Amino acid sequence: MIKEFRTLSGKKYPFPIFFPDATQAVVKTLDSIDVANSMTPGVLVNTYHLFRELGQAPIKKFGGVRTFMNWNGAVISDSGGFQVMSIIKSGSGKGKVNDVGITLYTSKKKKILLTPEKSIEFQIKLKTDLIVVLDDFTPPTASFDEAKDTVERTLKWAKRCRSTYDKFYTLGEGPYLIGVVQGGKYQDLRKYCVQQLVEIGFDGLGYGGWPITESGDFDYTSAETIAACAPENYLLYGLGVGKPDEIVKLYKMGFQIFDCVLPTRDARHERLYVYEADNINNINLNQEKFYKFYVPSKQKNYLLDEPVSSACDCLLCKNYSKAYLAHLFRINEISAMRLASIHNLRFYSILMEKLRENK
RNA sequence: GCUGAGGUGGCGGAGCGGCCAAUCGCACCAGACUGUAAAUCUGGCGCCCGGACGGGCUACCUAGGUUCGAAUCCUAGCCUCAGCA
Repeated sequence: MIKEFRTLSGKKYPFPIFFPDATQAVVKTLDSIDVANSMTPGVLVNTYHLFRELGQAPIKKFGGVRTFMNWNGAVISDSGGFQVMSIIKSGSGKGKVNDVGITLYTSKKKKILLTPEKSIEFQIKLKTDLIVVLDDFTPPTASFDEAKDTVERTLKWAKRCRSTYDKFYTLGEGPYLIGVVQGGKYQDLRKYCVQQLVEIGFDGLGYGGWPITESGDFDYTSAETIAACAPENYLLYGLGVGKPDEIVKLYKMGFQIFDCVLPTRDARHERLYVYEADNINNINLNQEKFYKFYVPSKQKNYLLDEPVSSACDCLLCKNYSKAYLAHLFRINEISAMRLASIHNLRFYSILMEKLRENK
């Protein structure tokens, strides 16, 4: 059983660990110092976005994304596999997927081809502490046969990813290499995918695909299948997971690594997370509902001279009133989103602390 | 005082005889957001019939009038703004 996350430079962070998404090497509205001050141990960057917007030259010049963004904590990278869904399969953008890789058209004349090999090579150049194989996303509406196709392609690509990784590192000595489990709601496919990935060999497995069922509930069944089938010494990573209560449940199943856009996106959209407790010590994750949402710019908050949460020690809660934050949001001031993002990140870092205390 | 422009729902601002309870924006209310093409998106927003549908009522400065029918046309009044005295 692995107890902590280690970085390439040898730093260690206890599990569970949550990585907010700094997709383009920045957590939106924050800088690296802000993120560090929210007690966030690491961030996630995205291969596709950096490949497209930044390119290789700055990464080479700075010797990796960490030094580029002056971040001292952990960094993990995603492969670009999720963009298969968010851009291509959702129908909102143009691109295609075939055995070669993923092609995304960024304009009428420009396109990007992301292959398993390219994805791994680029992630290795980013010098991130954990890298993820390129995978073929199983759409939530996929039939069994369609889901099986995505699993087979994911496995083929996983094999190529592993081969590419082996050119640079020996497994277990370099950055963590994570295989992604696809298969949608079909548990036999999930199980098969896990077994085949383990056959290839990885440091851990990611819970891939869209984890929300058609009725809007979190798909815990697939998470359980993955956790049950994975070897003891494997890391388990909930890709894009999730809401605080979902993380709590997956952690109990054995998942240790999480990343999600929710805390930062919600902050920008005026949804702040608040523990149902009067101070940090009294936070109880075993409560039925251990947190609630706070929407700052409601008219009823305009005059409130109190912190957003008394169970928080973030920059916002220690220094500013609800009334002031409401004002900042109302005038659409960037500081509002910054303070809210810092607050939500601190909520998540407290969540990790409490989970560690719980076990 | 004269001349010109204008008075529309919380605000700004369309409409200029029926399809108008009235486009749109802001504000307000509610909801969504899960490996970030997301500081975004969706719905509501005169009152009442519990909600939708449907219906009723009161409304476009005030008072009259024309008309089958008026926020829209006419008359008078009140008020605002601009220019000139």
